[in-house]
Amino acid sequence: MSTEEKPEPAPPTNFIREIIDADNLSGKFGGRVHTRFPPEPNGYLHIGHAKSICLNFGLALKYGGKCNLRFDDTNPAKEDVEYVDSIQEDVRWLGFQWDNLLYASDYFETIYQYAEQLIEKGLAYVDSCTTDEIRQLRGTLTHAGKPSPYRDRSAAENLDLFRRMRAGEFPDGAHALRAKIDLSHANMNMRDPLLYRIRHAEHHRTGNKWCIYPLYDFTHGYSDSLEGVTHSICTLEFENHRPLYDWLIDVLGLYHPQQIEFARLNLTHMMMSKRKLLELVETKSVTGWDDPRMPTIAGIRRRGYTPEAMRAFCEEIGVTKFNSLTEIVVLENAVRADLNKRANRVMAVIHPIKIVLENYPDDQVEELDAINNPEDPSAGSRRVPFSKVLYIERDDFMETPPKQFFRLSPGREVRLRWGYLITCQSVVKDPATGEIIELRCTYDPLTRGGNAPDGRKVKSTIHWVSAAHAVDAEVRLYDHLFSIPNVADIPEGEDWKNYLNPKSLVVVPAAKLERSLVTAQPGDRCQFERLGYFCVDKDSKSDKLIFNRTVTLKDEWAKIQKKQGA
RNA sequence: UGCCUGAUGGUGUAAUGGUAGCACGAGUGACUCUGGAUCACUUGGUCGAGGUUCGAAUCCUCGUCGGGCAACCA
Repeated sequence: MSTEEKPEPAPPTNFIREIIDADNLSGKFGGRVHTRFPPEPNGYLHIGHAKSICLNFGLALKYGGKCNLRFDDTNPAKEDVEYVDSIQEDVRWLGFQWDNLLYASDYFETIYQYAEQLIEKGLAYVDSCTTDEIRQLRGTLTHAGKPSPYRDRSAAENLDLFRRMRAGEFPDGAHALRAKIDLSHANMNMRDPLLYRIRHAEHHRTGNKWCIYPLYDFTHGYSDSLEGVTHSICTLEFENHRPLYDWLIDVLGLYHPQQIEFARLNLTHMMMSKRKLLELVETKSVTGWDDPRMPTIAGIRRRGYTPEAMRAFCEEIGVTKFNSLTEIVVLENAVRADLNKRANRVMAVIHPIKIVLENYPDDQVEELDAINNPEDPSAGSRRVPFSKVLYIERDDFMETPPKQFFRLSPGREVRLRWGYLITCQSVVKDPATGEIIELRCTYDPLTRGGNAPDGRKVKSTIHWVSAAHAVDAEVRLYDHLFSIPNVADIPEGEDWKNYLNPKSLVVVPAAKLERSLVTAQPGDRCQFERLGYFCVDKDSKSDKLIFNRTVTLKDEWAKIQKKQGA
């Protein structure tokens, strides 16, 4: 240790770790840390869930504790095994392994017994009001509720009714079990909350064994308690439920986990509502749950994001109780940072324009050395074919360039990456439309590899592909799903789908790729030099390659253009 | 009109009564065979008003503003 060394940066912390540290110090849970990730299998997981997953599993890892994956499957009407499967895949993909794979439905019998105990203690009753009546009697935010006419049934009558509910004697909605707490409680959740409802529905795990199902509040805390969870971490909207969570556990004298709430993730140009995501899928606004524009984990995986980048992102954004809106560039930056280190560079021309090297021998082909990843010497190098007719990016040429544009233009010399220095001699246009269809250039034979023996410099290096050797591929250019930053700003009553970005997907049917890409396999990631990071789509075939743009590279020129336009 | 909860640069997040720091963004420059990467520097903040204290982002009081809550959803 030298005195010159900078002081160690403080380890990143958050209020939940502080609570755990304090609990460990006081011995509240005997030094144990046990968390759980409790998704309802009613949709695909999204980036917001990734935050929760990283938090819960990360805490267990950090403290040498445990983390369960528990499906909160108490509503058979909305749930499905498709979701159960996708959720497990997503958690694994993120790099986490649960200690126990559990289902709230595993506890249905135990929880049912708890309900009977509550009835026997006079703390729960069967209400035979309709949904409307219950709503009426519950009162409002500012006015106390009134007791149901069935509130004072005897324990024996309640027990009899409840058992007959379970036995299937009643149709849906005929009765419901309610906790007997306080109809004038300031917290609406404490105004005799419903505990069980009758649902003659087949459950994806328990089949037709049950026709009554417990509600979230009645199930969740008991599940935590049964599993020995220490810190039950959930999002802010459950804050008002904590008194009920505590009450239900305490009246039965059960082991009491601590519920802690944190703010869910919001991202600009994104939307995290499961319901609306489902709507996008059902209205075919996107191709499915794993459409690369979706904020789902399946979507961003298909888009080419890495689990490492996702975990780094979740670490980066922190955990608080503040309702925040994180800029999407933070996410994009995380994947750039990761891929910059590991993605091999290749050359691909997305919007090609043909150039002909007038002084290059007609049938000559050279194999030029190209480094695969300047950030990683161990990635080695490859050979790329060079010939008389090439494609370059249309944007890399301007006939009348503005001051700050230093790519190709008439009379100007630029470097072809790993190739030669070339100079544009003339422009060939379609006489009918005036459109530029070809550039006539000359190359300097002395500059093979990209350096001039006389030491002269060029301002720009551009990418290219040999026309004769090019591989065609479909390239899907993705952009933000929403055109506005804050989806929450959309006025109530207005159709939020009007704010979808019409250019969130631009398909380029025939981009020109360098030869080495013919063998690209689904899932492969690479950087198209100067354009961005791309990955091979799962639908890609050897005779029809498909690439997804994960994220563009930072683009200084685009920034300059934007400034000039403004 | 009730209850719960929150407020630190443009954004996100540290500080636990003792120099307001970090990351991203933005700006400037260096370097560069990717207008990438990297490096350096700069910019800019404690919601308001009182109070306690030698000292307050932090504690107290009163405001202001934001979020959540009235499914037999989770």
